[in-house]
Amino acid sequence: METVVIGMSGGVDSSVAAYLLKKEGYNVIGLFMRNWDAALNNDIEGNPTFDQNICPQEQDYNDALEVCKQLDIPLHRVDFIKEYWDDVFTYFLEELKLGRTPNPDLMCNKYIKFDLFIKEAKKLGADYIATGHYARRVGNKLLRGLDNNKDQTYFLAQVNAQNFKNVLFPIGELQKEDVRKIADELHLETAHKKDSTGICFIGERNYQKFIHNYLKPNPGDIIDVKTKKVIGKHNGLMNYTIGQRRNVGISGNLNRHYVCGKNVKDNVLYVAFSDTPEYLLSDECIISNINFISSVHPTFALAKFRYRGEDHPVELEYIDDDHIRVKYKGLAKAVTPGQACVLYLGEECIGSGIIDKVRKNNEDLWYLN
RNA sequence: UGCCUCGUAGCCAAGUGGUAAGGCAUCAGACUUUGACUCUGACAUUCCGAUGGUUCGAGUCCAUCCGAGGCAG
Repeated sequence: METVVIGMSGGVDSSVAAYLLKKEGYNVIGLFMRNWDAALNNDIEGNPTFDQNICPQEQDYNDALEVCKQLDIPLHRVDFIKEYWDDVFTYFLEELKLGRTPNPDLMCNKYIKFDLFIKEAKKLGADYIATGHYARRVGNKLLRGLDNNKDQTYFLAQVNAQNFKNVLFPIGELQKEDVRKIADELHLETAHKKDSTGICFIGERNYQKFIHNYLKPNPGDIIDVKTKKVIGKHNGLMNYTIGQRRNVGISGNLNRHYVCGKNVKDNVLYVAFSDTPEYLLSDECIISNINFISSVHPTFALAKFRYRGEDHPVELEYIDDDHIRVKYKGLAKAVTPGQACVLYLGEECIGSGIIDKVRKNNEDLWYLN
């Protein structure tokens, strides 16, 4: 009998995934990861549950334990707190200091879930590992989850191709509502548990307060990108992302305003009003940290610049080993340095890069770093 | 000092005698394994700078005062 070690998060997706594997006849072993310790990591300001007796992760563990009991599978537990800090969170903070918008969850998958976790699973005798991601493996290909609304390949696109070997995504063929239905029929503890959001393993936070635990705010001017006039004060560039509207803190205007750029050197935040939307648009970007999951390196593909963003038809120009020029003739809104540009060929996720430069009309946007 | 204009919620701003539009911001919720974006809802009913007055009725008219700005000097 083949052994599968499945990452149990304490949510409904991994619960149902574990059940499906069991039903298929695998020897299923659960493995719960703990990667964030609020006290150890000084996660105090903006943490809604810091003072409570039972923290959300402990609750998640208890839920995972209960589900495993219901499914009659063992549950192991492993801590990657130091590794998460070193490989994911440090990267996250360094990117923020550069004025970029990192996506820690891609790094979490790259370094933790699909690396350290695999090594740990092998110690437990795993022939395969599995997770509750909405994604599919067909042959050597990584395909989008069949539920278009829940597809999570975006978060998997920085994982090394070889690390997908022997990986199973049991719920990748299912719709979310079917997953809920299965859990409900089995009376699983997690059947009606709300989907988790927020940074993976850290959870929902007041973002600004959370960041202020680690980075000192450095206030500066907010400038109207069109008139170049100072129209307000920002409280630290790391608190803003491109395309952001809320929590910018300027008022009294006829139109909505959006963050369209920043300059770390001058500590300036640029804002565009909705009557000049062109400042949010670009027609190409340069990506680096290239990771190909597929062996195919096409000239034309689809690109997703943000999780749950739309697919943009793009043309790829391979500059060198680690840089690709991504040209999108249709113009894209709020393409943001630090975010992942994930490439698809139809249903197949072929790889990704991290957005470095954003350009329009063959020039870098002057107001974007 | 004389004349003129203006003073409406955190900000901007409609309203010119009949019982307080709208926008921005903010807050709450939905959506969401990244900070969004988007959507939904709430948001001046002791009140329209203050105090008096005219009127059946005033943010809207009158008087005085306070405050902001402009022109004249």
